Amino acid sequence: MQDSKQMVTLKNIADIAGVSIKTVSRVVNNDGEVSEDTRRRIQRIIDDLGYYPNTIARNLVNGRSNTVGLVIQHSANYIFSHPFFNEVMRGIAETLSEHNINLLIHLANKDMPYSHLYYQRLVDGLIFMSIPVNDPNLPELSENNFPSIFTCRIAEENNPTCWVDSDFIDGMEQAIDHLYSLNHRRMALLAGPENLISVRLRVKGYKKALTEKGIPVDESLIYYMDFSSDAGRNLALQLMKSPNPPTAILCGDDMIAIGAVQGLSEAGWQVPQDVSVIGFDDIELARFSTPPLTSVRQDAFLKGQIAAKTLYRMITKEIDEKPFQQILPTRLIIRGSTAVSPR
Amino acid sequence: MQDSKQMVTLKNIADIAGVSIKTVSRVVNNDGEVSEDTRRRIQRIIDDLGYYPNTIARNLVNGRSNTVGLVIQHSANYIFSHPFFNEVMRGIAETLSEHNINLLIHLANKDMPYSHLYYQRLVDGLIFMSIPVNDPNLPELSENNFPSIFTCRIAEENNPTCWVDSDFIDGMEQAIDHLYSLNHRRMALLAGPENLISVRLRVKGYKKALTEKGIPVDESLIYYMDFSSDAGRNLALQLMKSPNPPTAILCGDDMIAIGAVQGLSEAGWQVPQDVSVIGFDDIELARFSTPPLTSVRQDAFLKGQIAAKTLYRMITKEIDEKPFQQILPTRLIIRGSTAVSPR
DNA sequence: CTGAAAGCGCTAACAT
DNA sequence: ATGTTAGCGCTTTCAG
Repeated sequence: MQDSKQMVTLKNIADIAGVSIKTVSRVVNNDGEVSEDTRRRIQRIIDDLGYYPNTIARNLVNGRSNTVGLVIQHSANYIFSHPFFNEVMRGIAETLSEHNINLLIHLANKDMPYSHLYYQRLVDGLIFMSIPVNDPNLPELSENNFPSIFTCRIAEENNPTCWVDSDFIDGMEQAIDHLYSLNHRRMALLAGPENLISVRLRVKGYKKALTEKGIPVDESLIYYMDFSSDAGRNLALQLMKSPNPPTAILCGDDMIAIGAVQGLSEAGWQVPQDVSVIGFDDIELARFSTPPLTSVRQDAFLKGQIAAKTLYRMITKEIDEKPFQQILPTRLIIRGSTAVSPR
Repeated sequence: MQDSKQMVTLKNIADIAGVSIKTVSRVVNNDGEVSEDTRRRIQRIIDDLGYYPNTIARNLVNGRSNTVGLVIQHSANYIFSHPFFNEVMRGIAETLSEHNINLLIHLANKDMPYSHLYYQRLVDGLIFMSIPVNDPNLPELSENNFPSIFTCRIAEENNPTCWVDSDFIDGMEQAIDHLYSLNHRRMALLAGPENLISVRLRVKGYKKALTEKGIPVDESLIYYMDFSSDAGRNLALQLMKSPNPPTAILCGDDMIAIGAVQGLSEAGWQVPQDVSVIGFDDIELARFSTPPLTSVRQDAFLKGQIAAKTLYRMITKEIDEKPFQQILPTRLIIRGSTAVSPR
């Protein structure tokens, strides 16, 4: 920085133009009346010298940073590796970019907890992507009335945070409706990590749909596990080796489903002839797996978009109704991994 | 912001403690001698009031922002959707986080060209992820001696920019060695977009390896195209329908390869019995496609790490040898999409 | 229409 | 060991 071309300041321009700083400021910001003559003259000097306002100085005065922070749990490397979250990020990045708001990525860690981002006035608002339930920093946020929004619910019931999230319950019901219409009656669920609200909601939807159809819930068919293909593979095989195997396996995400399909195929089961498998998210990979995966689609990009747009409006005070909470529809995409029940 | 708890400043602390601003500053920054007594007293007030230094003000004085910008071509949505680039981003984000440097994502667009980021002193350095050759803003960077680095080469031959990139030539040679040892003699190349240096290097490696093996280069076997599965599917089929089809198809990335495999399978060709297919990048999807894809692995995470680490050192003046240029090794991962040539 | 002065919160000399 | 002063580059009253 120190080495690069010396910064041009308002004062430089003012001196050369023989006017006051304020007049230059007026033409830069297109604010206040300036005679057409001086405006043109000053604009020329600005162009010649390649003047750009120093945003840092501006921010200091305005008390705003024009930046939004995206907080990601450091431990959650998988966010960057997971196509679903990448789509959310893209939605956020593109939306903010349209408003000329900067996006600051912050991997939460001990040294530098995310609360510093706003105490230090580095950001005007925060988007949270993967924060554990009961994060100790969370209460401060609402107390301080700091603009912030989550791309996932952090509690099952009422709480004052703002969030956008998908309709997991309905998604699960759609999946089960589909399987039911294919005569499946014994359906297992490889749900995902138990400590995620979204996983609990999937389970809730699963139970609700079964109950509505008069199918008793068999807890031994519900498994909690990582969102990983390995876990999917192992548990799918375990299920099929049990005395009374299911005819269909619902999965909490597509990675689990793909692992399950692969494991089953290798062990000699045919998908979907012997077992049907349904994924969740509908990531790109779903289309390309063999057979193409039936999956419940979440609109990840939209989720990011809405989070960013809402936060923007909170920052600019367009809306104030805390808590803003929105549920996005999910939709079953039927492909080749589901078929009529073999039994 | 305006609504949130009023900011606590150095002056507030100083007033309460009955000392000067500078003394408070000393204890905050752990710099200069302060009597143990006053230090403790001041620290208490700091803790009680929840004081945090205003980074913006600090940055204004220091002329540094503690932030690095990551510039992404706006048109290149596919960067966010492409698992390969996401890994690069993760490498960057984690490395900067370790140094407590902020990462600012910037989607380049007309309204706000990336050059503003440094003219406005918003960032201390820039990482470029996907910038077209001949970008008009590029020359300014080197002229101004602004710390910056690319995660890809932007010119085939000598130029003064800093970059980290993979060894595409060697990767291609490994792929061809492998195919050659399986008796393939007629190998096509679905290269990728012609305007990318990395694609040109792949072609170069392809030609070099063939030539070294005494196989004449047949230009009609080289295709340029998008990095997309659809393009892969279409061109693979076109190749196989030609009078003298290849026995193997090399692909510029895994998406092309996966599209090719899928298209071929649907048209009744067996991979690898009838045709071998090799991808490039070795994204996660490669392992999960059917058959598992043989692919040339690039270490995306490492690429991001090195870019970030190097930029950090440039910013802190640890290194000055411009241009820093590093080539990362690639490695062929052999899986099930390659086999002995049918002819 | 234009300008002077004050101050955003902090750091860096240079006192004391 | 502590305080004073002068900015960083900009915006914002308030005056001309």
